[in-house]
Amino acid sequence: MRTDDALTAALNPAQLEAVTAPLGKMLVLAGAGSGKTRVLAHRIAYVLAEYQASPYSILAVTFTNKAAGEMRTRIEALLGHSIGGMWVGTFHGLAHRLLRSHWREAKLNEHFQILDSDDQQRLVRRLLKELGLDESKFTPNQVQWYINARKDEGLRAAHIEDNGNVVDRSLIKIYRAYEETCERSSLVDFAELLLRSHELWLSNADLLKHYQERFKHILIDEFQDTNTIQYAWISLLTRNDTNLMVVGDDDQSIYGWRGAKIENIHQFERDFKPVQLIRLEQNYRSTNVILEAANALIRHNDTRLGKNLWTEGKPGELITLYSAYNERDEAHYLIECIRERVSKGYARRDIAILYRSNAQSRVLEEALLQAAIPYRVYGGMRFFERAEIKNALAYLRLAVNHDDDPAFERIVNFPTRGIGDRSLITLREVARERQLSLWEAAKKVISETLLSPRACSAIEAFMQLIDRITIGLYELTLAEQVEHALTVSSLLSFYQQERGEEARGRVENLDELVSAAGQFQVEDNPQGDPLMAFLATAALEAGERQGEEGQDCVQLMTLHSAKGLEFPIVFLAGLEEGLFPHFMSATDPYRLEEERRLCYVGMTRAKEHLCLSFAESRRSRGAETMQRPSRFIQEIPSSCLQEIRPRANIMRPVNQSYYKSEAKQQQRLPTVDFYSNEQQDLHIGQGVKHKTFGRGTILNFEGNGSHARVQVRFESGETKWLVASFVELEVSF
DNA sequence: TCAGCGCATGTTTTT
DNA sequence: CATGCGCTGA
Repeated sequence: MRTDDALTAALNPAQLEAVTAPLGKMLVLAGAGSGKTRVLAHRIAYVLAEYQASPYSILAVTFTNKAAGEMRTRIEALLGHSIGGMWVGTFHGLAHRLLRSHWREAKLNEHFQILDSDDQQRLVRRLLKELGLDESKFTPNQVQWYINARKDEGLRAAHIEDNGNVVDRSLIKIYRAYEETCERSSLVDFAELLLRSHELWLSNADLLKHYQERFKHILIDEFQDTNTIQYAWISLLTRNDTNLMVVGDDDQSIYGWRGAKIENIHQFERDFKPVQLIRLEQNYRSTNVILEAANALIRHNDTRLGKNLWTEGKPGELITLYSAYNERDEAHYLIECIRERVSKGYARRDIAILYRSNAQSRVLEEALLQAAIPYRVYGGMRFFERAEIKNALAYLRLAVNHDDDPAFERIVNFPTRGIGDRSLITLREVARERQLSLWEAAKKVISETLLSPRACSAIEAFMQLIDRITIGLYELTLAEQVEHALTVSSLLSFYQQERGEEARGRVENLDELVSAAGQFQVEDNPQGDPLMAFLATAALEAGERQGEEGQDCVQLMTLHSAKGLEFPIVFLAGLEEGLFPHFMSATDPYRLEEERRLCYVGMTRAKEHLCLSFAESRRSRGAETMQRPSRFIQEIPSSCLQEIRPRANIMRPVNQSYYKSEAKQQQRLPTVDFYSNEQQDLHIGQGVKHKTFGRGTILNFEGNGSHARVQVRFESGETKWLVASFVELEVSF
């Protein structure tokens, strides 16, 4: 019991109740910032100490790799040593691990590969063509979505009825063709990992029993985000005597589009009776103002379990709201705020900029780059998703598993080696007719000379090249293997010959791939093949870059990837109708509520200060569009908000470097050039000091050059227009 | 066979 | 705007 004191001392009563609850089924409804990860980690430590549980008997499941890493770190910190035989990971990661261990029982090839979304889409596109289906009726995207949605529901093509519906019949047909190709190529997509491992247990009672007996303690984070197949997976693994703790928050369910079912929370209470219910409603993260605003926002949702977060913390700063002229103005404003915070002593890593969609990061990045502020973008195009990296990996994949059709397609003629479309069409035909992989089809084409001698020899040369990669593989270290593939495939020299900035970046990325391979550590199965593990990690984690913490960086990410994280300062950018809530979700009330929850998640990431911003005009897909402020802004009580720029005064911030094409007009327009004031370090939102009026904040600018006037709100409450060149304003913070 | 060009189009979030 | 597609000429 000695460990208990250290373990439980810092917990509040509700947390303590959850951590020390008797073994059984437990549902913890935990609001944002209520210490849920903490409870999970402590519970694990408690079970280990109190019940002398073996680490081997513990399974902890999270949704993102980031969350899994966080969980591992916390547990290790509590225990003072490594997590040992514990299984801590994402649903997908754990399912993959199962399939690797039991590939035979799962009816897979020993060298099966993971198909990422991009691979999947290419494959679907190819199948659509082969089946001769009208692409205008079925976009690859829709088909991909359809297949994944069915798999998330646990349904195979054979399980689905078309009910006489022509559209469904076609979709099912594509789904079936897709399944067959994956089977033949020994490929497993993300949803398949779960579905396949579920089936593995269903059809292997002994195996299931083994894992049921092993995992006596199961903990699941973000339970509101589980979908049908994940719920079924957990249900199957859980027995009456399993100690199962699930933690969730219905207000933070943001993965409905991926098949997540909030209802699973209710279903859990029904399916696993008796369930002990514990609520964590005290927030330790955010200031009162932030919490009040977030609570007010989420109250606009009708379908909630209902709860109200509270805090004993200080009221804190008001949430600032900046209405920018356009997206560049927004970016510049954020930069000024960041500079100000950094000068006040905040670390850059304490500051996060969150946005709805990845595309928004670009403008922000450009501005940060120009301002020389180090930053890091999470998500978006990740390292292992870059074309040159995928090409390099495709060579390795094909070397390991010759039947990997997507890899074959990707590199058979890249760099070009005289295998053109006509040859490929023949290869695909032969493959389809004889139910072979492309590789096997290629063998037939050569032995039966189904193509011109020149084409045949080109294909043969390609196959020999792949074989040369394969032969060399086994005596080499992982890094050498990667290097070997790069050289033999002549991919590296191909990119080296290319000129231009972009090509240089590609070569650098390939170098980085080699060093990533050098640093790669096989955590879980040291006896397994490192190359296989490396390829799997590339698909599953796509480059989370956990290691390189070196530089102190401002953090940029989507709202989705911010879930589970917290930052002292949070900027929520692009709060505009159509962008957030996204127009794809705006019409359906159910999806609109999900958008609102997403906003709630974003707001509750902030510990000390939250800054919201939107642009009145935004350039998207080439055209300038007028934007309306997001409805979510109206849903926040105005008492929580401080508007930085009164909406009545809308002016054009003009800066030549940003408006090259408008240079001519610019000279005639009575413009405001507030960026030029940077020499004096003056900008909107800037704190200043005046000899007689005291401290204040700059609200606005007007005019230019020596005629420029500055609007300042002083602490006395007065707002004054001052002529900048006449008065002396001191930068005060 | 393949590079280059013009045209059309779609448009979110992640494992 | 960015990507993919089809067409053309070498």
